[in-house]
Amino acid sequence: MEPRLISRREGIILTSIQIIHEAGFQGLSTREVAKREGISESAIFKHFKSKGELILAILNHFSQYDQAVFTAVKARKVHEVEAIQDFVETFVTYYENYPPITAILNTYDNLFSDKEFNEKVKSIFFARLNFLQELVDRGVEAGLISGEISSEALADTIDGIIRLMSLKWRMNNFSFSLREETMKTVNSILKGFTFLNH
Amino acid sequence: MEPRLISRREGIILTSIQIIHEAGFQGLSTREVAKREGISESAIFKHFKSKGELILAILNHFSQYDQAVFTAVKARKVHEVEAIQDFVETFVTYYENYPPITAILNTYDNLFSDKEFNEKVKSIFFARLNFLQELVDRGVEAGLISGEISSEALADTIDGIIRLMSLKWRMNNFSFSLREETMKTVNSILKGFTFLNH
Amino acid sequence: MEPRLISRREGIILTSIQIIHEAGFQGLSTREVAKREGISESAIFKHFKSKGELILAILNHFSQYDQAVFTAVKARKVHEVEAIQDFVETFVTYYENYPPITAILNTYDNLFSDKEFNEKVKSIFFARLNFLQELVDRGVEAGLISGEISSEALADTIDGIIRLMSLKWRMNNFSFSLREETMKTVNSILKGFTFLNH
Amino acid sequence: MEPRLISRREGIILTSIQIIHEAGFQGLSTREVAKREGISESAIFKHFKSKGELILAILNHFSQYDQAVFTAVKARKVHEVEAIQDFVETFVTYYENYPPITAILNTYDNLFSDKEFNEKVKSIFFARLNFLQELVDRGVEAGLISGEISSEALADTIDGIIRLMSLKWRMNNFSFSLREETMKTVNSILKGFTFLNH
DNA sequence: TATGAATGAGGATTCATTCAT
DNA sequence: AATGAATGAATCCTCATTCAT
Repeated sequence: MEPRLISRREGIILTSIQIIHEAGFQGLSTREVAKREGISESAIFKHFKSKGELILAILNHFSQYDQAVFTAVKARKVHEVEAIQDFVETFVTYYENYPPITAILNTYDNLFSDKEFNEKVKSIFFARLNFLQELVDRGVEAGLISGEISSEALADTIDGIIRLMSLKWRMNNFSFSLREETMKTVNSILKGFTFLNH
Repeated sequence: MEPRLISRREGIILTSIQIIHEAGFQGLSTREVAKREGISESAIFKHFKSKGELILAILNHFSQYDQAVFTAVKARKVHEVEAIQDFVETFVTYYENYPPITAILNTYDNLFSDKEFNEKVKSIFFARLNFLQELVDRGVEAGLISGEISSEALADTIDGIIRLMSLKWRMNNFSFSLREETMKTVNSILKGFTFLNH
Repeated sequence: MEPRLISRREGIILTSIQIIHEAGFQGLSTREVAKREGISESAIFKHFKSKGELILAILNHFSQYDQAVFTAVKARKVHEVEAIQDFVETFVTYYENYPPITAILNTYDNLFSDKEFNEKVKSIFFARLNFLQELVDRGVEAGLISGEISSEALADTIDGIIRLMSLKWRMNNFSFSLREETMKTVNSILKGFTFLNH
Repeated sequence: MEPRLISRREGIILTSIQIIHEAGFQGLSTREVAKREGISESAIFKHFKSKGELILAILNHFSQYDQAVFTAVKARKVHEVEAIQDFVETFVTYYENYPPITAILNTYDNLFSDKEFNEKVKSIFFARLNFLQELVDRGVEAGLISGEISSEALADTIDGIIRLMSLKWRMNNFSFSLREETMKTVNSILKGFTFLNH
């Protein structure tokens, strides 16, 4: 019996993400997960009480580094504009190295309409958005970011770019560098609203 | 027998959009459509060969005005920046007056992973994006928009804002004015990259 | 309005036979008939009370010439062995000129298991068999056919050959001459049990 | 929980044959199978991927002994004419002891028109026919069977008799001895074309 | 942990048929 | 004669889940 590098539970989660990536959220069935994991369907229920719990676990997996990223970005002693760039770059780099995960980012609405995942999705969505806004607010206070645009608007814009770019990336079959293109666009926007010599 | 204002076919499409709006894309079943429309399930198949055809019809409904909007925006004799604003405002006004339709906008990824809808979704997505970019390009040529940002980046940013705002709107239970908030954000961005006295 | 050569009723029957020929008995649906006839499904029910009646009409069409053939074969002033050959040749010539009709011949069992067609199928089946046996009996009486084999056995054998050959013909994609091959086989058998100089 | 004598899979196959026997091929539905087997419809799909696979399994069941019979008939050290009689007797004895199986023999055409079963049916049909012809050929070579009739014709005749008799048996409600009647007819034919003292 | 066998509810779709026009 | 719109029952099949082993 060879030891597994990741636990069965973890394996099921990763397999599920892969399935959503390939076949969409409706393609995720216990049958398909079992087949790909090489276990029986009933085995899945030893690791997750229900499919809903599995989905919740997927969402947790998806957002598992969020708090750490928030903390790290804040901790690094750079000015606020660089912090925003850091934040964006961290995510798109992660996505670029793990394309299937962008399927989750783009399936928010589907999950949102289900009461069971409602809260979770909302909290992930707004945590990121709020953190971004917080960074912008500090930048404004520090006099680095223009007051011409509200912090909410700029945060929405940046988050919108990340989401748009990852959707476009998926639609283009991952044929460009998500990181480079997203950073280029975000930096262009930032340049328009900051007082820095880049 | 009172005459119907809209055809059964149209009714099924609108009902379907309503269901996707409320229950997500996976909530759309012929059974549910039939129940809400007050007809039998088999009746649906007299109007649509298959569920896939119904979904295609939904996508066509969703994008039915796109070409007309593109043409109208171009036709109106305003400068390019106003044209962009027009474009954005047309869509968000439509969305604000018909919230369920935003469910379709946010279900792209789900539809995209199905071969049957693949192309259609892609074409709608890129038609809008390309039109926006075209407007930006003209604005740059006309000397109204700064060359500091690439036309692609600005188009992506604006489309990203529209998409982000409509998702946020959905997550906030439609409790703010989509039109106002989106226009405010888009205008802030435009102000940063145009040479106009607003 | 161009006049039709055959009546709608007749057209529906012929179309149905064609469908059974191509898609098997289970392929026969009112939908398919309507599509091929270029009429609505409901129109079919103006010509036939029910699908069962249509099937009965198909069986009647299939056996419409039987009595006439029996009479004609008897009427012709030839000896009994030639009469048997006549009988067989008449049918296989008809089949060869109208391959789809063999689908009906081969679908007996399917129809037989339905109470509605039970009797009809049985009567067609036994009428042919009994007529053949009658011919054989006469041949024996006339001293043309050997008493070494019972009339029933010879009739069964000949009918068996017709049925086997038409099934084989279908399975071989109608790629040989049903008439020639069947006559050759039947004649070989007859030669073994008759006292004639062929 | 009492142990079952036959597996569920086998049970489903036998039940299916019984249904085809009673209600014809179109009477075979997963619903009816489930009802008779005393299980749920979905349970069927744990044993067979699809209804088509079940039908294929039925055909395999129907022809499961064919190769063994061919081998056994050849192995038995009897002369070729007896081998033919052996062959025929083996099948009709099997049919007589298990009447429902004749429903499958008589449903060839129906199955043949479906691409999925096309080949299987053809291969069963021609394997039997070819084996018979092979036996006849040897009989001719051994000088036991007359060259007056071609081996193909005699094989077709004998197979035709088997098929005709089993259809007649079905139509007569199994009210005569299939084995006896068939053997009588086949033997009569053989007598006409062999040089043996029976 | 795992499985195999099972299930009830629901999935899309096809069926023959009806009825008002 | 014909249609268009509809239907209820049945079609095959998938779903997440349970339970005894």
